[in-house]
Parts: sequence; C-alpha cells; structure tokens
Amino acid sequence: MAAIGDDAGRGGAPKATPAISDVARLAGVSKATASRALTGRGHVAAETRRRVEAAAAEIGYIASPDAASLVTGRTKNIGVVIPFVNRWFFGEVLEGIERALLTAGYDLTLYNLSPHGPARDRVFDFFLARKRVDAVIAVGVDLAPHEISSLDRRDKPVVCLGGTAVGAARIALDDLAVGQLATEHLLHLGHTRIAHLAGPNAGALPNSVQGQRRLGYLEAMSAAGLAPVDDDWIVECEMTFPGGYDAGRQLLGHPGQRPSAVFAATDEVAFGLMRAADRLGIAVPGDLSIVGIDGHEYAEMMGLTTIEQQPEEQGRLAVEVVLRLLGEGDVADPLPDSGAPLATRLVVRSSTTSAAR
Amino acid sequence: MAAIGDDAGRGGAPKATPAISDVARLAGVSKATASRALTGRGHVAAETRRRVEAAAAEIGYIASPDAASLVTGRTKNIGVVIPFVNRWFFGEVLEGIERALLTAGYDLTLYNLSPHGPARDRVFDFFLARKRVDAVIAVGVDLAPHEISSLDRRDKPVVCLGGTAVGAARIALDDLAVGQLATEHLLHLGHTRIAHLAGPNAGALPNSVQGQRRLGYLEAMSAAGLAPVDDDWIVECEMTFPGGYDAGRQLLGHPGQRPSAVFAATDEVAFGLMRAADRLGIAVPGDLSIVGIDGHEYAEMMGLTTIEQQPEEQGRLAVEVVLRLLGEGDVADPLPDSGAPLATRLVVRSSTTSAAR
DNA sequence: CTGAAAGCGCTTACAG
DNA sequence: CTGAAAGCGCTTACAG
Repeated sequence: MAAIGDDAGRGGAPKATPAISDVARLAGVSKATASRALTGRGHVAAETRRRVEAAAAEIGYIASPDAASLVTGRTKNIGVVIPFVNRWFFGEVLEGIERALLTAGYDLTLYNLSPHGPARDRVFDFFLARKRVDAVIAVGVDLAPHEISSLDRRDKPVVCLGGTAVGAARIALDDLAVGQLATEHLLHLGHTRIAHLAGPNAGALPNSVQGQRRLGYLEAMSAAGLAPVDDDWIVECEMTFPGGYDAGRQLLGHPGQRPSAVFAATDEVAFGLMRAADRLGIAVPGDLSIVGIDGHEYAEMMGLTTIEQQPEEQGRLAVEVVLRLLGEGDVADPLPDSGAPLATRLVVRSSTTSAAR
Repeated sequence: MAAIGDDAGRGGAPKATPAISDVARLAGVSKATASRALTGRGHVAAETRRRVEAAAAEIGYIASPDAASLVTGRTKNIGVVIPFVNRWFFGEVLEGIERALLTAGYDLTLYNLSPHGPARDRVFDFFLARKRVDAVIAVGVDLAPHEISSLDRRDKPVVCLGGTAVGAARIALDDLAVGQLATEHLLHLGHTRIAHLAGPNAGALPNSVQGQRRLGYLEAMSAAGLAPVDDDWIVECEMTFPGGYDAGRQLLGHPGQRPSAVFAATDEVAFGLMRAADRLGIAVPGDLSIVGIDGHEYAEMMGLTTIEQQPEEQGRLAVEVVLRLLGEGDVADPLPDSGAPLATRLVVRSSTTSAAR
C-alpha cells in the first residue's frame, strides 16, 4: 500500500513544475529569502542571491504569476480594447503596444470589441471587471461615462488612444488641426470645389476623431470664404477601402457639378476613392486631387498625398503613460506633456496638383 | 486608538472588491457552498443556488480568476503567437480567434512575434513557460522542435494554423493543391509563359506555406509539359503590397521575354504586382493575367481573380480544436476531421483572361 | 446537499 | 540580512 509521502520518496522524479519552495530547499534558504532574491524586493546578501539564482536556474523555476498577483494585487497584464485589428491604423497601434508591453515584462490581453455588439457590455462588466488586468488601453473607442467610472471604481487606470472619453488620460492627434491642414493644402493649390469623405456619423459626433476632421474641413473652407458646394459633398462612409469606393462612386457619379479635390478622412478611404475615380475614367490628379490622413503603408506606392501620423509610436506612448499611472515610471508626473498633440507631417505626392484654371 | 476590526465596524463602507466570503456571509452559507453554487460544480439545492446568486449580484461579486486558477490549474486564457497583426490573413485569423475565445469565456493573450527577433526566445522561455496560459495557438509560425517540446513538457497543448510544426495539431490549407489550382487556372486560359511571385525562402523551405505553393506551381507546370521560362520567373518577395510591387518591377521590367501570366502567392502581393504593371503601362488582363490567393477584402474591388480562403473561420476552428484538447468539448475525438484540408474556392474576376494567340 | 479544513504558490509585515 | 507565520481568494477532497 502506498504510504503518504511515497511520491516524495521517489527522489529523482521531477515535479511537473518547480515551486519556490523547491528553489529555497536547494539553495538552503527560506521561501521568504528566495522570493526576495528573485523578485529583487527587500535586502538579500549578494552571496545568498547568487545561490538562489543558481538554484532557480538549475531546476528551471519560473514564478507563478497567479500566485504572485494574488498577494501583490498586480497582474503585470494590460487589457487592450480595440474595435478592429485589421485596419492599418489599429494594427500598427496594436503592434506598438504589444512590443512596448513585452519589453516591460507585461502581458497584453486583447479585447477586440465590435463597435456596437452585445459583446461590449460583457467585456466591460465581466472580463475587465475581474482582477486580471492592472489597467486598460482603449484604442479608438468612444468610452461611455459609466464604462470609465466602472473601471475607476476598480482602480484600473484607463488610457485612451483616439476615441472620446472624459475623465481618462487621452492621447490623440489634434484632429481638427489635421482636418484643416489637409483642406488648406487643397486650397493652396487653388481648389475651391472641395468635397470631404468623412467617417461614420462625423456630423452627429462632433467630438469624435471623424467629427473633428470634418469640422477642420469646414473651418478651413469658411476661413477661405468657401463652403461645400452641396450638402452631398460631405459623404459619410466606413473608414475602409470599400467604404471609400462606394462613397467615391456616389460623389463622383453625381450628375451635378463635380468636385476638383477631395479630402478623405483616412488613407484607406482615399485608396477606395482612387479606385472609384479610375473606374469612372476620372484622372488623378488631372481631374481630381486627393489627400488622405494616416501615412498608410501603401501610400507611397499609390502616390497618395497624406498627413502622416505614427500609430506604432502612439502605441508605445500609450504604454509609457499607462506604466506611469501604475507607478512604474521613475518620473513623478504621470502624464508626459499631457494633452500635447501628437506629431504629424504633410507628405505631398502625386495625388494632388494645382487646380485647372 | 483604532481597534482591530474597526474597519468592519464601520458597517456600510463597501470593500474595494467583494470576495466570495462576503457572498457566503450574505447568503448565509459556507464559502464552499457559495463556490459550488457559482461555479456550477457539485450539487447545490436549487433554493440555495438562488440565494447565493442573488447575494453575488447584490454586491457585484466577480470571482478572482487568479485565485481560481491557483487551485484549479486552469487559467481560462489562451496564448496566441502571431508574427503580424497588420496583414490581412493574420488580422482576420486573429479576429476569428478572439471572437471564439470571448464566446467561450476565455481570455486571449497576444504575443506578436517578429519572425526572427530576439523577443522570440523570451516569449517561449519566459512568457509562455509560466502558468498563465492553458494552451497556445500559433498562427503562421514555423515552430522549432524544442519550442514544441518545451510547451509539451508543461502540458500546454499547441495548435498550429499554417506554419510548420511536427508533433502539434495543425490546421492548414492544402497549399500544394492551392498552388496547382491557381496555376492550372492560368494554364486552362492558354497561358504558357507563367511566372510566380513566391513568399520569402519558398525555395529553401519546401514545407512552408510559401514553399508548398511554389511546389504546386512547379507541379502544375510540369504536368502541362512546361517549366518556368527562366530562373528569374520565380521571384521571392515579402508577402506584402510593397513586396509584390518591387518583385513586379523586377519581373516585368526585365529586358527579356515577359510572362503573360503571374501566379502571386497572396492577394497583397498580387495588388503590388497590379500596381507595378500599371506603372509600367502593362494592361491587366490584356497584357498580363494575375491570380492571387486569399480572398482579400480588396480583391473584389480590384477585380482580382483569387482562391478564397476563410481565415476568420480558420481562427474559429483553431479555438474549437484547442478547447477540445483542453477537454472542454463534448466530443471524444479532439481533432475534428483531423488533417482534412480547409475549404477554398476559385473566384474568377477581371484580372485573368485567355492568352493572346 | 452542506460545512470545516486544507492547500494552490506566492509575498509581506513582523521579529530577530 | 534572514526566517516563521499569516494570508491573498479561491476550490476541493473529506466528512457528515
């Protein structure tokens, strides 16, 4: 009959996963000392630390994050809420966040939130409400007040990248200025009949990214003493290639007067528009100038004039801010240059040219 | 002087996060019973369960996953290792995985692994070695034997989607057949001067996705009694739009005889090639037929003939397999139709046409 | 069907 | 600088 302790008696048989007690035993110290040596918290004699580290390496010890977070309350895990993974801006941001987090020794738990799906409540009320993430980075999500306060109540810092949210740290372009800049570029080229392909609900959500870009367009126009020739000259569409294509056909296929230039809310929309123009036999830039926003990977090859931003860098920055909010930074001020707009750059290529006289 | 228990004496002050003991107290049962009622494991009287659930709802109790996994050994978290997020196939797969995992109540921890970066070892030796994920889904990663055995040793099932790996469950297209099919489509149209834009190292890695597609091309050609006219007619490039563009300029800008048709390893490569042809004044499909693989979101609008696959569905399937390997499924056989190739479909559009006579 | 107790693997006051 | 003990918040045999 197997006696209690039989298993231990087998001697050499390695346990599935070594625990800190195994390290402690091998190094001849207490679990407390082993823990201190390995985590770096508290004082340990240099020689002791060496012994513990050697023991840990020998048996391939890796601390259980679950056990540690149970007592520290820190998970070393950040939740990222993002509506798309497969659109250029979002993909780049996500890669930037992932890289920075990995470097800092953090995990990234991904919540790919469809804009208005029922999954949204489930993510906020269940997944994020548990004690599994230390903080949340929300990319391009318009956070409702109750969503922010729910995270607040659980002491989870939130950093927003784009999107709208009051009461949370926010990193974003100055989208109003960007919209103006894009429009002004077309105005400087002598265009007056300028249309705008805006993001969904840009008119209804003036504070959203797409809403600000639309307002920037309108402001630049009115500053030049102009206005959209027609209400139909602001077309709202999904910020995708197909979205831009459909909107482009609508805008350019119109029987009335055609615009000589279009400011597209994103490069992907601009690409769709270029395709639509091509199909309709409208030459770019001869018959139509197009400017976008993003600095998409394809922009150079497509010859698209655009306002570049650095989404990957923005992701990195979001991580920096979140780590500071968690007290990991060495700086006192959690928000570096809080509110300072992110860098952008107008890159002129072959999709824009002077207006025909 | 504050006495011990003072805090509890304050009565109404809600604790930061309610624990199961709070639920138990409120419902008038033991922690054990509360746990059984909430997790559904073990028998609990219907009336008791109701009381416990009501108590939990009242104080907003949500179980700590860390504490639970510490004792169950299950984290309800899956690690996803993926080289890119921002390429169409990978983005779609990731969204499919995420959606399926969320539905099953699992978290997704993302490891965005650059192909050969130093981060790779760190991910496998540290991040994945801890007890934070129950299993791993590797998308488009060529797993080394030691990487698989390392996960094996820690009892972490691995499911591969594409990529190469021996000793792990694998879901993949029959890329050889797909390469043949694409090439045969061009052959049937009467083309004989057919080139191939292959993925990186397709020649050196015959078992990789890109290697199999290349072999499919060669087999179809030789079955038709043909061979690439020139060694330069298999161009290896990054499977991206810029990759296809550069390779296209190299292939088409050549002074020698030009191909009349090209099989591009992916749709993104095909788009780059289309752009290169456009720049060189080569008409598609008049002067050049192009077929791709993927069924990219842009394919329809670009008029690209392609072989469609369903990456999002593949992601969902990977989750299904992984959950079965974890014993969550209701079926005995962990691998549904193990090895059965995934569905594909040739969609003919305007980028291919009969060879000029 | 239910409860008291032990324990998952750590870290952290508290002493020394 | 180090150790013994308590405890983080759960779940699970073991009894009853």
